[in-house]
Amino acid sequence: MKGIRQLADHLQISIGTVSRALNGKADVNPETRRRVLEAAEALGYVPNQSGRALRQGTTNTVGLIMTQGVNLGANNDNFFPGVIDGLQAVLARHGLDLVVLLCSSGEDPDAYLRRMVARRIVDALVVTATRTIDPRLDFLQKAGVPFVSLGRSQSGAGSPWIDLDFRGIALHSVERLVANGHRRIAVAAPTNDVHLGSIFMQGYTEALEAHGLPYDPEIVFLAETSEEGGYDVADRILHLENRPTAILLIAELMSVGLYRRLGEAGLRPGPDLAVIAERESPVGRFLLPRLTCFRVRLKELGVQLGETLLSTIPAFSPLYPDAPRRKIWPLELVEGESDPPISV
Amino acid sequence: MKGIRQLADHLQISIGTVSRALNGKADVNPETRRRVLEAAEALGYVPNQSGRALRQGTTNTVGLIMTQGVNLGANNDNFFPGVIDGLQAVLARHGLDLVVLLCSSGEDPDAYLRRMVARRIVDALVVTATRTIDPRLDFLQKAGVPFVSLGRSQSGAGSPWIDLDFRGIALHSVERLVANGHRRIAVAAPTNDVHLGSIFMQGYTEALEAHGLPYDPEIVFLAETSEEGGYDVADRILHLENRPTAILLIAELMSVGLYRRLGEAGLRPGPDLAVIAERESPVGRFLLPRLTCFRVRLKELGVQLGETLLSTIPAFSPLYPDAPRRKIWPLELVEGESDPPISV
DNA sequence: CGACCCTCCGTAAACGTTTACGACGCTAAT
DNA sequence: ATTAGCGTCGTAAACGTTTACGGAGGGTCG
Repeated sequence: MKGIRQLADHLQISIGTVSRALNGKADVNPETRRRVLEAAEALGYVPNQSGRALRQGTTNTVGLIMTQGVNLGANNDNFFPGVIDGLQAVLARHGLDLVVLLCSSGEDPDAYLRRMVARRIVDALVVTATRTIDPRLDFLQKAGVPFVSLGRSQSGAGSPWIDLDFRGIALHSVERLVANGHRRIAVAAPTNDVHLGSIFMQGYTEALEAHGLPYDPEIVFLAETSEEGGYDVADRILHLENRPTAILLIAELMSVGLYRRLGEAGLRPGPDLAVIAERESPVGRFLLPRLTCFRVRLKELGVQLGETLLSTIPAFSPLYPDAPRRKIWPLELVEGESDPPISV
Repeated sequence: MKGIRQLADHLQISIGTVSRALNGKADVNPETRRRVLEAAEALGYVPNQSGRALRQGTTNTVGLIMTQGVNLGANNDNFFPGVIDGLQAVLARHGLDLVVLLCSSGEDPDAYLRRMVARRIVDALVVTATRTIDPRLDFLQKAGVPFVSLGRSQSGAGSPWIDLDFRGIALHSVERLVANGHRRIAVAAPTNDVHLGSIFMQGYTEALEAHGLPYDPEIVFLAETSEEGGYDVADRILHLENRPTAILLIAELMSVGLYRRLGEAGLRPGPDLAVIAERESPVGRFLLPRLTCFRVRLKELGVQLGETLLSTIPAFSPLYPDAPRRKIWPLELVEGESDPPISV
């Protein structure tokens, strides 16, 4: 099956009619349409994407852009599969396909994005690993490419985003720990400039203030959001004169390293150092003691991203009149045993 | 910048010359080429991928096709980021871009692949989550789409693949455990039909035979390749009369659940049950005791996949004359403390 | 000096599709 | 009987690029 031409010849009608029949245009006889669809199915005809894209300037493809090695460690856990599942579900409703574009670790994310946009391989983008200052958003705005970013930014003024409520979980975590008697609460946040980090820290300091607790730089740890980073943090805590009784981890992977380091020192996570982490993961669930953490409804988040994205694409926006342009995505507490009341 | 036409007008030369200059054809004056490249850079011109693809029937894009929820749990760890990094490095040499195509959990992988191929959105494919019987490979062969699969299969006779040496690690593991005094060695393999599972089991039984050990179905566990699965396996072991002294896990994520269940029962991984798992992961490295496991050189694997794939594409095959058409990819032992000599 | 070759460039066709436009046959209204 | 309108369809242009072909100009050689 070469193309629409062969299909038309086989049916003894013109290619124009075949095209209209396949694309659900109004001015085609129902009987003719039936024949066309039938023949297309039988001969296994599928429109050539390049031809279609060239003609109508649209690719029917949206891209999810990721950056190797960033994403708050979210590349390493099962964050994206869930989100993508939800996203695809929405896109599939409109015959849109998703491709994920992975900026390799060696390449500049901004240049990569520009290249992909210029190639016109996608109609719209979901951008992740959003930075506090992120030229990509400004570029997309100027280029007129519809997009939604996962994570807010100072760039791309007015552009749509969905962001995880890291301020909320910081507040909630401190609240919970304080209620359990903790008064010296550490925090570990990332060294890179992913915006979530600063929002998380902001929530943390706000919460301290609300409870009249002092902000002590000694127990604010910059660390990699990985197992290794958690190990380092624990190690630094062990060397402290005045140790915290609890710690907030911005990435649950850190808990694995932290647990290990505590174990090496003969200390028990939980009783000896309360731990709360973002976000729920299979690993955390099977740590001993089970990790107290926050859950993200991943698939629903993907759906939300999809709907917000579609609402910014002219062709689809009427279908999603009340999709929020921006949204802070809530997380749910999952109680474990890693943050028991303080034992004096 | 609309297209090559504007660029040509701006330079006061014909579009043909511009195109030839940009594509590095021979018959163009070096000076002219310089001017063209300069102007293209200055005006931010990038060829429209659709036009190019339509004309030359090629997209300069290769796809990596994955299936949600399969892949031996490899979606959940950082297996693919590493592989993709290597793959992209190879493809980038030839101006090829990579897109990853994720078959959502609700869709039939075979239908998804056919759809993607028909759309002609990619020139070639890397197929993952290969099944023992995998219609996708036969389809790709018939369709004449170059591909390489990660994982061998009974389908796609003669088609190229790279596969992890799961037989080898099973042999090596049993060897090592026997040398440490173990004679009752359990194994946990997946319930789904990813081909690696059966190869792993084959190596396991071979190794038992080689050491004159009996094959006992009671200690051959079918399980999910996840933390949950590992937990289940440990639970089943605890209910056994005649417990094994060691276990091989096909996925290192299982070790997390297994460690937990043992911990709950007051048993120590290692001394009470030796554990060896495939494959190295940051989590395993920070478990206590540190997991003995096997390492895959991910980036190199990606490079290998790329070169083998390119060698099957007519346009590039001369450049990779001695890329292996098939290869069993070696793994390296990473010694931990989870498989100490047996303590009687 | 003519024949030839080489270098460089312009012209135009082709890729597969969508779609604006108009044509045709028919019915209904004037 | 003419016309208007409707439903259906064919025709051809257009999308942006690559590339086969040929032509102009200049140099070389017999």
